[in-house]
Amino acid sequence: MTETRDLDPEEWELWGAWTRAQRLLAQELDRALQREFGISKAEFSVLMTLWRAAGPELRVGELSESLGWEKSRVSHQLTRMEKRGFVARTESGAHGRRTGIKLTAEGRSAVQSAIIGHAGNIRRHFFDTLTPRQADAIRAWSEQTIERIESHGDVSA
Amino acid sequence: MTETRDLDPEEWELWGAWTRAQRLLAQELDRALQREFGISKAEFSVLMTLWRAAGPELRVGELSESLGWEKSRVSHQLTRMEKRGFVARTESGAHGRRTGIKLTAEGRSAVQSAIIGHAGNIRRHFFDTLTPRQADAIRAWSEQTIERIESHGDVSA
DNA sequence: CGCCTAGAGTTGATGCGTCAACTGCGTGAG
DNA sequence: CTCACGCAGTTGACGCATCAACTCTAGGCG
Repeated sequence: MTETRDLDPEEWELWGAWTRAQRLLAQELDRALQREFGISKAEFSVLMTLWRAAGPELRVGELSESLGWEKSRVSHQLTRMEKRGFVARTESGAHGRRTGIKLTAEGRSAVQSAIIGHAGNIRRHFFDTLTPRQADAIRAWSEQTIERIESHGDVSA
Repeated sequence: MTETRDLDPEEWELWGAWTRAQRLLAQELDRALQREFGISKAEFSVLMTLWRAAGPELRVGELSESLGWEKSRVSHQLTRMEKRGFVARTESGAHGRRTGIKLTAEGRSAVQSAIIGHAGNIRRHFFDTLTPRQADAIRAWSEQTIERIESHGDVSA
């Protein structure tokens, strides 16, 4: 059902460089976020999503959908963030079911201070280093890849 | 010391698509490796490095260097893999100091069976989806990025 | 010799991420 | 009504990844 030969050394090298570059960049951004604002990338993503959301609160499923994360990952993340005081699970279900997720004041202030700084880091480490052609290639590749994997079998969302 | 404005929505979108695509691809490959050969990407990397290495065994520092991983990460990974029987820490130091890392027979057979399959997955999910221009752009970007981050302050290796 | 320091490697704590198993509510078939 | 099933969310176990603190050995120097 698939190619049965090894990659060329040149291909392994490109593959290695690509994955290494990604990892270095992600690491760099994550460390900067941690150092400058005391939050992790995962926390930032959640805060940002709640911040940008239309309504005052979201359900786990909506967060999961919009982040593209598995529900269980979201749930674990929320548990950690609830402990840190960034979000609250609110009672919005029929009985005492805690199904709504809201930013706390602390959460709001954390995103607000982090967002500009983080955007700047992304700009410096990513956008500023890209030629327009590279940007186009990356955009095209990303879209292809998302399309190909997401709409093809296991959705995981 | 940095830009002080937010990213454009369009930029956030590209950033989001790119990180999502990376994650989906990595996840897909990792799952395939797990499903088809019962090993993780991290295990594969270590096995592969030992397999391709010149000598019969490596030191932790050499593994760390060649994988681009922190020593402590390598050490933890080796502990898990030793438990699984893929590698052995051998006595090569002065006294009974266990400083050499070797593949076991089981480790060798695991890489051998995984390597072709994994290469095929990478081909199908990555190389086959790339136009030559995209491949060039990705190569260039990866090299720039590695160069820029690695030789600029914190080496982390 | 006895101590000090530097480097290699390990360990523990903790956060991230996935999988599988579970809970609990709602709904439709009988 | 009640049972079965499904869907939303949670939990526990475990592997991956990083940081800080530790151990051990070797080598230098009084």
